[in-house]
Amino acid sequence: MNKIRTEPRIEPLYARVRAELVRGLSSGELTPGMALPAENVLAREMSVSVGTVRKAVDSLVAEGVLTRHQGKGTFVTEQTPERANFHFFRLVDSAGERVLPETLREDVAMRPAGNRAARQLKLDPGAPVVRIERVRAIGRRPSILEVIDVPADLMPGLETESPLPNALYPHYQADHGVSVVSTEDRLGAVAAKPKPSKALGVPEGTPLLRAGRVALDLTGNPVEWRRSWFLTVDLAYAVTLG
Amino acid sequence: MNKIRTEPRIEPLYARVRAELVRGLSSGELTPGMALPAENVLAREMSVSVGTVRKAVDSLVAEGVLTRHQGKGTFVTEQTPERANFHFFRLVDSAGERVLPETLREDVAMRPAGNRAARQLKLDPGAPVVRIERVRAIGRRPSILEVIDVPADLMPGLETESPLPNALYPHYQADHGVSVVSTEDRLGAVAAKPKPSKALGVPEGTPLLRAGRVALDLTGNPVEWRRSWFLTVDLAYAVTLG
DNA sequence: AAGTGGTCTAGACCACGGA
DNA sequence: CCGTGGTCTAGACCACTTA
Repeated sequence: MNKIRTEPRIEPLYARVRAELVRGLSSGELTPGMALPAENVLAREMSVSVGTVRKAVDSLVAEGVLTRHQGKGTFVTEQTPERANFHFFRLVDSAGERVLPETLREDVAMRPAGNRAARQLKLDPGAPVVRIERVRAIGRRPSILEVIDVPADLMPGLETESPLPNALYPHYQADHGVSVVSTEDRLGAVAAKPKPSKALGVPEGTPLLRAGRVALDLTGNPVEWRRSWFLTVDLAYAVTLG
Repeated sequence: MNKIRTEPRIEPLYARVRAELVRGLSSGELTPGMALPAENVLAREMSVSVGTVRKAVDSLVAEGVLTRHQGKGTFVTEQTPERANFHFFRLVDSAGERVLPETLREDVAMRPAGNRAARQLKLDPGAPVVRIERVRAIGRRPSILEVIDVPADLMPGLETESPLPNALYPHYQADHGVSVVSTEDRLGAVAAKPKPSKALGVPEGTPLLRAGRVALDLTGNPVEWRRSWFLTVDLAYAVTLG
């Protein structure tokens, strides 16, 4: 079979199929929740075998961008609050059970990006960002302070959308077509400064878990810079490495 | 092709191939660094097609247990200090560069498992464990206190092997045939109590990043319970979710 | 029954590494 | 040169969903 060579390939065929799918995903042709064409249809359209399509789809399924349902089809993964919370915010209580924070206070405003924000978000210093500050609670106890910067150009109108839903990533996706697919965190312990101390209602100097996070979309583009302070009293940040 | 059905399958064939490989890995037939039989050989031996073998091998490669080298073969992944440090201990400095801690002080002794250790390691309370206490430094500054419990039965003689090498997981594998393939961490911030305070040379109450970790082998069996206290001054714990 | 993804096969050729 | 993994094909049947 396939004894005819057309031209030497540099890049595997499935990579080209994958790139084509990624193109559709970032261009908005394929929107969250939508079913992809059947694998044999894609194969015919792109003049490749089904196995090659499967390999391309496999890689996107592994990254969580697509979801297969046997007998039904392959769908663009929808960022549900459940998925966002369990995948990107793995907070557990002392018994190891996952917990969901809820927002207590929120402040949203437009401002120019600071130097650090600009570097993390790959923006020019002074470019407009939307800053979201939230205090979140586990049970009734204020436990998390979040300061979030988002490029204003990426999500126009975000600054007018307060109050924002509890889980931001599904909102980014549903209302602005921005899908977070990976995050990079840096964790450390700090003594509470005045602002986190007031926000969480604990004495200054209280040890807090501090996280700096950059969230990336499918193309590796930074879409959010977030600094969080966690009061890890009846709360822990869970990480699995494999 | 393959029009003859022998008997209904419940479990996919590649899962049986994978299970067979896992058996070889945990039984010691396949040891770290060793080359597997070629894929077509495995396929013939197990009376399956090469594609099926590939699918089984793929999954173990994805888990980091096997490593492919085109033109050379497939090998059982060797836990090098580099790999262990970069994969399971992602510590970075303020510039984001990875850093390697070195051991300053070490204490190794046999003792009965406490209740928490027994639960985490799935042992009977009082079963013998080897406890390793280490103070580790970044640069010249004492930055990490580690208290590690390992089931004594799993690694006989470990208590006599002090001083232990800097990276423990390669040692577990090379000298005791125990391969760590995944870890589960719980992170929080605490105020330094007397012991960590003395070990790290900081005042009591200094905020420390505290990590509790269980390390698991290929079969999900716990092989180590570790509590660490990090002085995150010029040090951060990096996490990538995707 | 028709359509989807899931598994499996047999065999081709390509790219790399080492004798 | 040969053996290894890497890519790709064409087509079969299975398992699940929906109508």
